[in-house]
Amino acid sequence: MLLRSNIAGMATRSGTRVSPAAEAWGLIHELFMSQKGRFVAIAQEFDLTPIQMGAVRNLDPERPVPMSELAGALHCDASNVTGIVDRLESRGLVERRSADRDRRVKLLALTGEGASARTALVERMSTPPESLAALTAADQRSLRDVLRRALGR
Amino acid sequence: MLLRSNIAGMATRSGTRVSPAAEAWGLIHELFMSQKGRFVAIAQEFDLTPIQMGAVRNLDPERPVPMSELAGALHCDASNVTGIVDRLESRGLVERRSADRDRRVKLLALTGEGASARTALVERMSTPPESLAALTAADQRSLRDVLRRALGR
DNA sequence: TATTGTTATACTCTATAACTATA
DNA sequence: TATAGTTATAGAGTATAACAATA
Repeated sequence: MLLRSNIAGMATRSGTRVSPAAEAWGLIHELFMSQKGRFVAIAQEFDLTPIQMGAVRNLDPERPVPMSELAGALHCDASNVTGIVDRLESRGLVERRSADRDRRVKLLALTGEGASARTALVERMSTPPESLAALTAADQRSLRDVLRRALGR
Repeated sequence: MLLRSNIAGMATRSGTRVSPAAEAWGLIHELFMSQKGRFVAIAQEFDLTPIQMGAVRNLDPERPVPMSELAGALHCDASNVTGIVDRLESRGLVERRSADRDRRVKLLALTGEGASARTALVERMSTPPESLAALTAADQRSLRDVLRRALGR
């Protein structure tokens, strides 16, 4: 079987059929990876590492979150979250509180400064890549609508 | 201004207009992040770290690639590539060769084993998320076509 | 006994700066 | 002088296992 590969590394079988969903997924992968450098740069603007940026982004400004839940959101072991949160806490972006009903659990809350940083961060990241912004208005709406359906919105 | 945030952390202005491209980008972000755990698991199947998986994926089975080019593809400093390639080379997946015309340059080539691993890896990663696979055939084609246009295919 | 989070350990990734060998 | 890659360094992320406090 002849295999070629595009820059995202997704397989395309020359002369064979690839499901539209698989091809779309490859293109999404490529699009997303093309923005990795931009995300790293945004993290640096806020003096955060990428994983710290992910932590701030995943904390809820209105509802304190258990350490374990953040570990799940970051797809990393709970033991890592201790250190990540230590560094954010020492910078005054996050606070640890003990949960009332189960004192084993520690809840993470954004400080005022942390919440401000999060808002600015989320705003900066929400700018779409040039390749999407350059689509026609009709294509942009079509893309949005299909993705809404995929994600059940 | 009222701000709410979805799980991907993208800003949505309640009662205000968000450009379709920006909303689509937020949904793509969310979709991609939802697959991070799966990608980490695939890397573990191959006994690779995520960055090592990225390196294998980005090496060209047919054309040896300079270290500097891999550094660019991985969005990391050239000094890191030395260690990453060291570990792949010690596992017999990659070979370093000196370039003929400029002996400062080192070219990276996949070994036979490395090329096999890459093929299997790319195949495993190309499976689309369930949320895309569950779309209607028409939606899948529509998504693919818009993304092709975005990326100039 | 089981669970949450921490600590200890070992390894990997990361950027910066200094170094080497080429050019 | 300039460039490609390496090495040295220091810090951060990572998983595993052992541990403390709490349930």
